[in-house]
Amino acid sequence: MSNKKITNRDEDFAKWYTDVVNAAHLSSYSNVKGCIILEPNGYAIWEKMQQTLDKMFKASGHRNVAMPMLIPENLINKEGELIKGFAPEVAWVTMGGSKQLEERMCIRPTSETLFSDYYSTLVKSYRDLPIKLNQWCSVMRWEKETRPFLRSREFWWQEGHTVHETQAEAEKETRDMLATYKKFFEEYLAIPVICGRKTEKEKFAGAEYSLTVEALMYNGVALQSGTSHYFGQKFSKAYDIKFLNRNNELEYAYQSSWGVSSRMIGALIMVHGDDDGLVIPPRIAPLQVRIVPIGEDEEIVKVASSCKAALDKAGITSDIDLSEKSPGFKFAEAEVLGIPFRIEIGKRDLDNGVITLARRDTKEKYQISLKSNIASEVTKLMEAIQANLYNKAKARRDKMTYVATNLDEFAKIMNKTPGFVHADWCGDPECESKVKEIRGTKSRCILENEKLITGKCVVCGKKAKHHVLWGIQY
RNA sequence: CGGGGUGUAGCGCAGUUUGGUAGCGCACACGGUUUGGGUCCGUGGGGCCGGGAGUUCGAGUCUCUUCACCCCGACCA
Repeated sequence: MSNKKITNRDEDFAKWYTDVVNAAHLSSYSNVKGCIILEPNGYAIWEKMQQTLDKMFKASGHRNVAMPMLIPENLINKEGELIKGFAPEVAWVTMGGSKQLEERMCIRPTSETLFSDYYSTLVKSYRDLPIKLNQWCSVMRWEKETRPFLRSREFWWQEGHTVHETQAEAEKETRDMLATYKKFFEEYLAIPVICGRKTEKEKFAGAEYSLTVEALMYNGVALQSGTSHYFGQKFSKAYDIKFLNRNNELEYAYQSSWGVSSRMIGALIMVHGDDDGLVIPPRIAPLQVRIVPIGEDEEIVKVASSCKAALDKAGITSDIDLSEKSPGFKFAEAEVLGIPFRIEIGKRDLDNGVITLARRDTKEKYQISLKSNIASEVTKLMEAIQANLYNKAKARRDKMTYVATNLDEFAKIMNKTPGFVHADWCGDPECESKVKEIRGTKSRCILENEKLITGKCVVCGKKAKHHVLWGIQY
């Protein structure tokens, strides 16, 4: 078809990805180097993600705040490891109007410093704790190579920052929020994830340890999709967050932080999308149903409106495509946009007393009687779509998950069809680097609750400490 | 930051070898036609050929320079 805009997914995955982003109008390149325009279609998905997560955060006692976008240099320098980790990729503001600033300020790459500084003024007693705040904002990291949603200089995210009285409580928060992410990915985005702990090499700069949710994309490349960090007292010591504990002793507080970003949109595309475009799981779709009238008969339009009314009443979001395009064009467009569900209404349907339902994931069409409860039929099918997308993604991930017991095996897997590889590791960063020589494969996470496979490091053969999940990453 | 590539209409491209005043497809506008998988026909609008400097009577085309983007490495979330 001359109109076909999307590259075949199996032919050139990278090109397919950008084709989908463009065809579905999710984002557009801007004239600001490395920064994208999050277009209305992309923003709508982001808003739906925000709304869903925000509800979950609030249900677990978090409140939202807004912090400044600029961080004075001396403030960000207080925690040495953090600034060391981020220094190569921060943007600096040096002028205020036409005047040189006495102290330059960076555009936030993350806000641990601002939160911690704020907390130091807030926390006096154990009675003030815990404090559980979250911020929805954009941050800036001066990336050299950028890709829409996966890596851009400015991106949108949420960052939760909490302060606790005890280590146990802060660690529980770290784990609870990871579990929240897992739930969100699996139940809403229909993306199966694996939870684990980052190695020393891969952890967040400044954290005691970092937990992560890792997803596998269609092409076998892994995507770090969300992280939750335990800080211990690192930041409280750097920023002087002290409180009187229950024994009336001055103690440094315990902290956590956690975040997910607009990168999730990239995951959505690369897990569910197909050769016809985007596929959005119903529970996260800003628009769940598109009604396509075929022809302009008064009767057809009337039935379309009453369908929409029935869906509205059931809380299902829908619209009616009244544009002057041909039906085929409208079908194709609804598919490119990833709308989970389509209702087609034409003369042929009405003559038979039915309407046609078409699902995006399998392309199956169903005819249901005009007299039936349309909203409940649609609901039933949407649940099926949601479940099918998850199951398909999980089956594919499982199929692309391997076990390696030595380096040759490891290389063979990664050079053929990459994916997740389970392999034991001794804990030596040298061995971790050795693995990286295989197509840049990195440790994704340490699987803390998994037994060792062979008990021997996949690289050096010495006694293994950890069962690790490995993969090529975005 | 290293290696390679590409910049021509909103998008995708041809034209560059051999210098002669810019074209195709899609998209867009208008008229008609059509409506169950990207309808068809006609008409039309839109370009300082990425920027700058040079060679030339004349530059999209040649030379120099600069910028941007893409791919592969390196680095990173």
